[in-house]
Amino acid sequence: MNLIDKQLKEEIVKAFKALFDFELNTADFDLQPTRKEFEGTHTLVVFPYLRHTKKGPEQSGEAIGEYLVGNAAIVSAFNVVKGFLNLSIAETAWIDIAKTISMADTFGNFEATGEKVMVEFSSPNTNKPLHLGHLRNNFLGDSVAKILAARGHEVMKVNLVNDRGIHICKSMLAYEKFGQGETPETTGIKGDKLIGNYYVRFDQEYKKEIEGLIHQGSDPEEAKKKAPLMLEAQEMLKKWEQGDEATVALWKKMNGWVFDGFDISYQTMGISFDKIYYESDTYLLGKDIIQEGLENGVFFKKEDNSVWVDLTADKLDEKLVLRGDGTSVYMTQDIGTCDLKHKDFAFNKSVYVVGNEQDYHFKVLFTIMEKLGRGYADGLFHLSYGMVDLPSGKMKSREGTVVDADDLMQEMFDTAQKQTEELGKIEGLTENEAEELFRTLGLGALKYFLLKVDPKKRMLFNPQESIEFQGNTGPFIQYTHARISAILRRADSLEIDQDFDATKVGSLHPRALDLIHKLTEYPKVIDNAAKDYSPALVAQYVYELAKTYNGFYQEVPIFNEDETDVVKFRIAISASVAKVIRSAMGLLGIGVPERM
RNA sequence: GGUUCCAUAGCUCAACUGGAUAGAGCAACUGCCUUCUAAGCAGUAGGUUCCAGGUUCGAGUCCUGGUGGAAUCACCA
Repeated sequence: MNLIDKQLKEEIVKAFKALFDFELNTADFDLQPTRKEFEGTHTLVVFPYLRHTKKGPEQSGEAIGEYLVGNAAIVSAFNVVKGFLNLSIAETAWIDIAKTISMADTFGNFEATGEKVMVEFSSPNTNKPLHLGHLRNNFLGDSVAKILAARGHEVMKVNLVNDRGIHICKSMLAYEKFGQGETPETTGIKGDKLIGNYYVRFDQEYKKEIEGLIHQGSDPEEAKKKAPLMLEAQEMLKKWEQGDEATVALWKKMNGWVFDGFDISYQTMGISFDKIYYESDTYLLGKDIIQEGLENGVFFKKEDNSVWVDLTADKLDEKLVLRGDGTSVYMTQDIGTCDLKHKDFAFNKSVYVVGNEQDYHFKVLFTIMEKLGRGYADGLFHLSYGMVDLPSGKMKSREGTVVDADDLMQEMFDTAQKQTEELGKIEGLTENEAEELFRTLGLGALKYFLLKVDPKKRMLFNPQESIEFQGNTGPFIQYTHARISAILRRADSLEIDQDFDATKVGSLHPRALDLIHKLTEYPKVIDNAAKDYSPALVAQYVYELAKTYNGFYQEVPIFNEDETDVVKFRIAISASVAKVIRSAMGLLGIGVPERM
């Protein structure tokens, strides 16, 4: 909890009790930050309480303000504007808080809640390489997992790999027909890229066949179904399901190449998982649950033997959950996997990081789990994020308008290198250090760019303009950290520690007060970000913190000061800012350099 | 067509969940490097929050109806 807020709210509760004999609860109200055109840092809006105070807004504010200044040590002044009571906190209180934050080595971390949360994200198909959309998914999932862990939950990151199905067979078939035995080794092409090429190749050849058939007089719908390649792909899928040796061997070989390729991409992204599920293992799950649902009336059977759920009462439609021939659909295995996940981890919450085009699917899935009487059903949550659009519109893999994840990251590294060299900032770095720096900056810029936007919203990515390194960006925040690191190195060499005497700090510079105020907000930011599953809140906060620090840095010289406790104090709050920047950026999966 | 989501400065995004005169960055313009990193700081300019009603002390935020856009409505995943 926010250190100042908590104390202040308790004092306000006392004030209501003493002045109006009214029991206010600290959980029932929130303080707002005071707008900067007014004096003070915390604002209580009194309008909602007028029926308890039985006075006008101004008089109520005055009364509470006077009480607080008289009775609460941390409140030094107040003013009332209309129904807004603006409060100023005593400088000594700010300095004490600064001391507390400075001494804490895990500021912002919460105690263990005992709650278990599973976060599923990434979930790639093994028929094509990762693209920009996957990057948003991966960065989001990874960051949300870190935020939930910081909030005190036990977190399990899982990846459900879609490694089977008709789309996989398409690239297998194209490879068999046109591949001539080439491999990642013989071609020098990354495994996932190689397979992706064959997926595209299938589509091209398939289209040719369709056109041919239409030319011969078939109607388009029929041509799509009758095209020999499609029939062959379906035949291959059957063989795979029957465990045909050659088919399974080919599948294993090609998926192996893809996984090797993915491993490289994940490593570049800095992303890992606690557990990986493969659909080839889970695609048969769920059938027994369908049976269970039939028995207790959740599902019903139609004449053709197919199994359905009727959700019209829940404002959803009827939905198929098992085909007439007894084979699974997407929903079948998701029902089964849902149960499997709970058996494996016994989560209180299970988060699915999946794009918003599947909103309907998850509504249906969660409703079904509820109807099946799964006790954990209310802990299921679809983190539905918006698509990433290009200036040209939506990304289409078949039209070649996708932004490849590996290429994009490499471009970011190159841009970082160019910028750094232009600014002449690689002096004194070894080649390895420089290389690492480019990666930290490039990846930081990219992650920050994708995470600073509210996950729910669709966003625009303009590769033309590349990604900025100035303003509200990852490198801006990293730069602030590097600057503070320089100060800490100097303090170290001058042998000045951070153990200031709070009574000797004297009066606070407004910039220092702003900075401490900002620092105190960090725990609340983590709490909100965890509640909303929103890394954007952390991104925005850490930007504001860096900006606030840069203002302080510009106006307040750290070392040019006679009183050593003042110097120590300035170093201490600088160090606290660096600590929070490192921590917050860490929650976004972004590293911070010591120099740049 | 049904359902769901979205619309805020020229552009990309915020707005603490109903609070004060709607804020940042980019782009444009003006200043600041012999003192701790100028990837920075300070400032100027930029708005009928898509439109019309409603709810109340107060609406970008909630409700209704429009307009424009997106997703989804498969025995695909």
